Amino acid sequence: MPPATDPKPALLAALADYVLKNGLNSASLRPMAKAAGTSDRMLIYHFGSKDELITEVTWRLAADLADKLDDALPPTRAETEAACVRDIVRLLRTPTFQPYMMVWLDIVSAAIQGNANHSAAGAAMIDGYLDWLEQRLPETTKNKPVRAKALMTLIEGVVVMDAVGRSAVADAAIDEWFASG
Amino acid sequence: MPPATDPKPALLAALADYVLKNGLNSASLRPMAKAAGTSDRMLIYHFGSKDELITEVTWRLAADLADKLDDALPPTRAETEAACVRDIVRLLRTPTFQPYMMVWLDIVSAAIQGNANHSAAGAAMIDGYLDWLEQRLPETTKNKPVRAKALMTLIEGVVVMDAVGRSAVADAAIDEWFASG
DNA sequence: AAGGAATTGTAGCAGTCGCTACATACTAGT
DNA sequence: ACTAGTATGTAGCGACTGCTACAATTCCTT
Repeated sequence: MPPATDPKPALLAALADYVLKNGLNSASLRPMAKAAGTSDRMLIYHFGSKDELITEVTWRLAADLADKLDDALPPTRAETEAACVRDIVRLLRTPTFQPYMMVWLDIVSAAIQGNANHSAAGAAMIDGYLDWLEQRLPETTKNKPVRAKALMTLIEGVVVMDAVGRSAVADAAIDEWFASG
Repeated sequence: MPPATDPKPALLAALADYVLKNGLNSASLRPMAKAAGTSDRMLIYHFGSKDELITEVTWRLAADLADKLDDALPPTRAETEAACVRDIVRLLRTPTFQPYMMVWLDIVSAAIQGNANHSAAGAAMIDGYLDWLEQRLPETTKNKPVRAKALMTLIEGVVVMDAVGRSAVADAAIDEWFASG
């Protein structure tokens, strides 16, 4: 057989879907293969190794998340920074984005354990979100790059609080940071 | 044999040490047993199941971290909130505390995946750190409980940024949040 | 000394892991 | 028709997983 139409895009879509539902770190070849309608044998054949597969899925999910964020929050500038952050946090708590947050924390956790692939992906994702956020800051915001870093770091803290069931702490934090002035 | 002196404390110490070095989610019985100078057989015997063992180790590590934080930053009030946060962040980046941050992110990651034990532990740890932080806020800080939540959420964001190698973003965020007024 | 409970080693089970050897297709180019 | 290269199923390897059955050892109590 000559190279048929590359089956990897379809596989990646199914694999990404599986990872979104089941997490990244605990994903293993046979269940993934089943979910993608193929065999572990073929996954290794197409991706070379589980490591490369996971790396590709990770980047694919990062791209998907970026797309979904763009769709949900088009690049129009918010009225205030508080509204901007609150909109984003509300979005991230949505059933659509919650799985991505799960995978995101998988990546963060793997990164701090020294996984180079996940560390690189995590850093790239942060860089991307910083740009993304910058474009949505209010017109009036001065020094947007720095403000984006400040707000993004706060939002990451909110994600952690949400993860351990302390959304109330996160909400209080947001209220407090945007109180008075 | 009648009940000898309870061997669990010594075991827990060795197990906690192992987890600090190797992470929580990837810990398995046989390597742990070897590190503790015993067998997987005995670990199950003493702890009932791996799940209960991991739960005990988690709480033990949480207590250890609390102790170490107390030692490193005695309950004296800081001059300013900025100094307080900066001291804490500097501390958490220390080789002493980095392993605890690794385990912490393991817990957060497991919590968002629905692990009830880790979710409970994570929530309890947050509650504990909030009290701890509150006692270290400057005398002049009004509404300390709310300020503690605001600062703690920011610090958690810093931990995430550090994990993926974006400490620079975290530093810029801290500078920005404590700039001007 | 005998009995009973606590403790521990040995060995193994049934399952999963990533990955691979082997054989078999299948199809396009010659 | 033949060949070369691509694609795929079957079966299994060796390592690891949490856990357990069984038997032995140890020590206190009676």
